[in-house]
Amino acid sequence: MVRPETRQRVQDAIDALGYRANQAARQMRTGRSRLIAARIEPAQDGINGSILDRFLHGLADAAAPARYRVLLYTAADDAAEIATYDDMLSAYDIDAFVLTSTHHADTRTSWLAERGVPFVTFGRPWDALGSHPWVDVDGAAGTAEATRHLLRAGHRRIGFIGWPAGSGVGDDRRSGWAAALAEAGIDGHGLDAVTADGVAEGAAAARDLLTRGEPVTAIVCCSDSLALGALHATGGAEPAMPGTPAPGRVAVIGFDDTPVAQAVGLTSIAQPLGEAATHCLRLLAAQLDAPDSRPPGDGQILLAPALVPRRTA
Amino acid sequence: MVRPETRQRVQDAIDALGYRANQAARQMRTGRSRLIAARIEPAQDGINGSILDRFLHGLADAAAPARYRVLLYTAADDAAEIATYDDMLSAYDIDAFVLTSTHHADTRTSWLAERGVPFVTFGRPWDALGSHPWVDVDGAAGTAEATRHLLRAGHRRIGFIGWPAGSGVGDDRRSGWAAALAEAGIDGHGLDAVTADGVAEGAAAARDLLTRGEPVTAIVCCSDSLALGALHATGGAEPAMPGTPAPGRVAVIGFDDTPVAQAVGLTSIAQPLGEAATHCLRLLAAQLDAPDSRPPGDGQILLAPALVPRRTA
DNA sequence: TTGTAGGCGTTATCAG
DNA sequence: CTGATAACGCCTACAA
Repeated sequence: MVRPETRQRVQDAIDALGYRANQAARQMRTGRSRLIAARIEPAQDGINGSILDRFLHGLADAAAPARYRVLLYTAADDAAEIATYDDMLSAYDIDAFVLTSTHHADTRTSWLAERGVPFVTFGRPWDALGSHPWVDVDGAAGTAEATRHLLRAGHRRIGFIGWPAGSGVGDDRRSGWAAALAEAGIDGHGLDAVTADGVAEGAAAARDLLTRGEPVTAIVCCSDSLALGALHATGGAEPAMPGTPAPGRVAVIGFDDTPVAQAVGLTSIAQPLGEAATHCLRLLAAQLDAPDSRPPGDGQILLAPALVPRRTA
Repeated sequence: MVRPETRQRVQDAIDALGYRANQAARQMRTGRSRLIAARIEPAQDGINGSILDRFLHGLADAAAPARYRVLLYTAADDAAEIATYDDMLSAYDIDAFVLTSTHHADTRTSWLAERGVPFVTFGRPWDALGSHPWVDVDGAAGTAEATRHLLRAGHRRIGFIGWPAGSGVGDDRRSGWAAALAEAGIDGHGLDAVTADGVAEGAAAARDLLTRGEPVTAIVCCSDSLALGALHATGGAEPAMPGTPAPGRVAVIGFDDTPVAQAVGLTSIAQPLGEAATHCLRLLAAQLDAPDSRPPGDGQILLAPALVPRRTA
């Protein structure tokens, strides 16, 4: 609401002097910091730990053009994380939080919601899907695609190695496998094994699947760790080079498309992590820039993963 | 400088009201933000990309107890990174920067030094070692240890696959191998190959080393990517399981101890990244909390990596 | 030992 | 359309 000429004159002065608005002063006046907080996992469990890192990269990339910045924090458990929210909120006026690794009975979301703090979760709120904006990857679609890929290759007895029931993510991934089998008129009963995550655990579970009455000819796994173990147990493990013919007698598909999968030639399901991060930031920006408007697409975004076929399936 | 009784009364009030000092106001008054900026790499190159992530984890962990927080930024190149410094400095009053991936003719350090901005580098300033506080891992010590490990196992013709000269890190790692060979009275001439980083590149280089007049019986590599390639080229690549006997006819040792090395059973050299991060933060805190004191240990810290023996050597 | 005034750089409000 | 003024919360200095 100012004459264009004046506007230009001011802009020139800004450029000439190299003026930059001071965030601290602005923040004190407006109460907004243009800071978004995200958690970085304390330690790495090697094979699987890198997923959240890649998501974080995406977040930082997406934040920059929107002129937001990402502030890191760590927390050992949900209680500590909530304490950290409290701290960051009162000390830094964090504009919003990005939560990861949602799970059943997640106390973090309700804490934030009660206080009216904007946030998005990367991961569905497994207990109450409509309660807040979230972005997630459709694990069931991924395992279903993997299973159909194996069906097309002629497999009928397709096993599944997953995590104990109740984990949200794990149950979701299992359901895709089960659905694809049902689609093909196959009874999946007795074709699956449950175990904690890990390479050795995957190997043990695979050996179990192979020594049952009718052994499986292919296995879909909940993670690349499990798949790597399965690969070894089925004798299908081998080097890394692209172009090498498929070796194993049992097809194996992992989940997450980690560097290890690439290195070993393991067929795996890749999550669109960068895309997920972009959506998270978009939802947040919508919330922050227009406080009382519905987020676009209702704020619930489910992304499809992609099968990356390699030597093992 | 106040009666203990009064002090207590104030403390009680603080607790009762849940009062927290507002950083924005404090920052405006004092000019310090308790924010430390660190760069997160834009994209991942899979096998090797995770090193800086692990460092970042360490940094976030170390920052928390010192009541600093880590602010992320991304930048495509040095020029963009400097522009980002400028921006963050004037808008957020960043207290200090942690730079990674130092290289020859690094313009970032001089820019910051000229402006009196506190910073540490993770990575030596290859051109002028005494110029500012830094923390680094002694790559030469790592490759020397790896080479000695192979010598002890009876190897004499120990090859090296490294990167083109001029990269600081690469030259350093090569020098350790050369020194260990010289120590044992072996001439390393003709036992090394130079190539860009990558699995395929490593395989090609290894094939080269194996088809020379007197082929090598062991290879030390500049990275796990190269080592993985070498492993395949020498026929030594195989699954992942611990406890499997060593298979290859040529011993191979990688660098960085990435998840891929763990998965494949590749012997590798591990950098103490958490320790490095802790030191970085300590140096920074010393600089920030006592502006004109020499940093402890002169502010130049060289950490020793550790060989992690696995099946391939 | 305790209370009070001023200013850090913005933005919002209100009178010209 | 423009210029002046107050207030955000903290810290420092100075007065009581």
